[in-house]
Amino acid sequence: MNESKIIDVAKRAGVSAATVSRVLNQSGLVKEKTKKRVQQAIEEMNYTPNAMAQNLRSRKTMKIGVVVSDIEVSYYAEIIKGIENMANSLDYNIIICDAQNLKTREYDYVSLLQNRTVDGMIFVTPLMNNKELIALVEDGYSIAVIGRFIEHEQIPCAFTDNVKIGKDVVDHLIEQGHEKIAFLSGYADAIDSYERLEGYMKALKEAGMPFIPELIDNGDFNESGGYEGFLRLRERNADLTAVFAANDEMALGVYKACKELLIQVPEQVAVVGVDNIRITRFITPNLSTVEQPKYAMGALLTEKLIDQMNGNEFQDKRYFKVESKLLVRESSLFAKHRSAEEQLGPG
Amino acid sequence: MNESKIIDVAKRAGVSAATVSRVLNQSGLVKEKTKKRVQQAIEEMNYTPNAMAQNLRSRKTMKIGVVVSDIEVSYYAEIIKGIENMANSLDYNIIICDAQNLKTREYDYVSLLQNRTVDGMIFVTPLMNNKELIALVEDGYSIAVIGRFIEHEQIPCAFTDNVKIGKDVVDHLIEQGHEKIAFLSGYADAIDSYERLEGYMKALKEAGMPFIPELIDNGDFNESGGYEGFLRLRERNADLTAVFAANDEMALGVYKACKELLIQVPEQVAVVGVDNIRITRFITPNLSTVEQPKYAMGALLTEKLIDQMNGNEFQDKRYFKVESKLLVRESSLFAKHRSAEEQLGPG
DNA sequence: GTCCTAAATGAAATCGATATCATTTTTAGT
DNA sequence: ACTAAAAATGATATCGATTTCATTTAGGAC
Repeated sequence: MNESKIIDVAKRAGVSAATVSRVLNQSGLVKEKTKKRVQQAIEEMNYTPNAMAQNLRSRKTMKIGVVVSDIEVSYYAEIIKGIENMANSLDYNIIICDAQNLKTREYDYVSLLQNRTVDGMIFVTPLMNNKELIALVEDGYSIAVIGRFIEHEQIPCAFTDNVKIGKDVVDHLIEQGHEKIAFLSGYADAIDSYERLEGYMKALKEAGMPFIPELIDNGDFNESGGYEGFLRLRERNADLTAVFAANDEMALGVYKACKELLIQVPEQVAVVGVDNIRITRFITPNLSTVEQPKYAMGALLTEKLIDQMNGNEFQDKRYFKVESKLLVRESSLFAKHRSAEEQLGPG
Repeated sequence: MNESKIIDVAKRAGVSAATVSRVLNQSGLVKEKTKKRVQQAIEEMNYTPNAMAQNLRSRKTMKIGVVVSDIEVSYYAEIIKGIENMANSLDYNIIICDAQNLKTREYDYVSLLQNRTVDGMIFVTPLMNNKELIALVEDGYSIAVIGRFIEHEQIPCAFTDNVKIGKDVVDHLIEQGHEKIAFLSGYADAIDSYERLEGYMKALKEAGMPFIPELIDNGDFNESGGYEGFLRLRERNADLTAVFAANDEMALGVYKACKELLIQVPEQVAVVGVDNIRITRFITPNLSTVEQPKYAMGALLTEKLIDQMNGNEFQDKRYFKVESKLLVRESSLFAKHRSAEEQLGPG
């Protein structure tokens, strides 16, 4: 155990604590000979500075909280990887806050900001709304948001062009000859859902196809929501031939419902999701989906947040619209052609 | 922002900092009237105690580090959920340390123990070996280990009976009529692998079947390791009809290899994994696997670790052999009978 | 050797909360 | 009303590292 403190090291080296600190932090001037002595004492005592004391003194914890709505969803896992790697490389650690799909838990975690356990927080969740997030910065805390655009000068955010995602998916489905295309939104009030719906409508309009409200329903971004949502959609529209789910988790729910109803995917109903979670490449038929640069968003926003925390102005800009890419796989192709890209699993 | 400190609250309430502290912690006696005044001041100033100062003073951080070898693997995600829920309920937060399959990163994270950023650490990884873990406790740190047995009085650990897992799986495969059953181990030196191999051999012996060394190979617990391992096995044993992979990730790699080699699962080669990760229920054919009480292990060990950190003796015992359960699904059943349990995805 | 400046070092305050110990106030008993 | 005991409160040291400011030492010029 590292029980020795700076003063112990100082005594052993025959200097004051201040000098040891100078050696540790390479601040101030220290004679080469003294430095050697101190370094040797540190070595011999196996001394490591106490981070809590440093935190208190510096008023920094070098920790970032990361709030995700469900850590089990691999979509988040990859973002987290991006966050953690960037954070670590800038000497920060991350505290993962798994809200387990409960908004109340997200509120609980905000206390980590308030009691200064973390220097800043990254929100990767559809639960907490914009107003609540803005209230946090107005209160003086540093935060960043991944997955949506948020209108506030001090909040760095990264998000994809959701309208484009909706448009791309529906364009593709129309091209495949579908005429009754359902849209399964996430939370009705989630911006992602709303914008993807916008893209959906835009695609229909450009194709000169009618917008049928009955073809719209919403889930909760989870598998069960997708399952139930599809059952409702199907009940109202026995003739639907394609479903655009606002994320892959819900698409999995659609698969489950189809299996139960003995509906063939994609022969009878085509399915497209969003996020490109890992399962999509393993499930049969492979799920068509939309890839977003998850890792990159995580890394980028972490950098921005740390910039922000250190009081630096945003050098270029504070928000980032990232590129998304439609991945056409088996679930939306009647003829089962496959390119290498769409084979089972990566190497 | 919460900029006010205890002394500011004290001034506003017309008392000393000590009294405010007493109100906050319900320690010591405070007159009801004073208490009200202090509480009002706290309310008005929106005061929250600074956790860093509390940490320094109490020599506790109320944080637990959780080292996992790869956060993206859902096997770990569920354990983490168990850990986090138990930790939160005991007022601890967790710092997730994703080693990203690099042993060096695990070493890096040990510094969080040394610099007292965390009070204790839970290791859920096959990378760090027993000797290294024991060295940590010998150094005075509190740790717990999930996924293996470790012989040290002060290390709580949870693990499954790996011999039984191996036995159960191979018994099942033998019962299905297989005679050339390959075993794809994880890291050759990982205890899990070794014990599962033991179970494998035990099953063969009891069935009066020969042990053929060529049928053993090892991967790295990852998909790619499973893929490559199977290719080697197959090369040596063109007649193998079943593969027991030491975990599901590797089984996924076996699937990939089979797909490429146009080998039918389970008709030509049966596959069984271990862990029951989420994908197993979505992939076709559903993967037979072994369920372990992941969430429960996480929660239990967290409780034990916190006990240990607080200097309490282990009330019952320090190590826990948990029950595992073989889940027979499509990948190891030639005739595709299915029970409800084995259908696609849970509700 | 003396003096002056620059380099090297140390003493002490600080970060913010808490616990100990001392002091003041209240209560109860006579 | 007086005293003893109990209750309430405050002053202060502490946790461990850092930083400012003061002081000492070293180095160079003369």
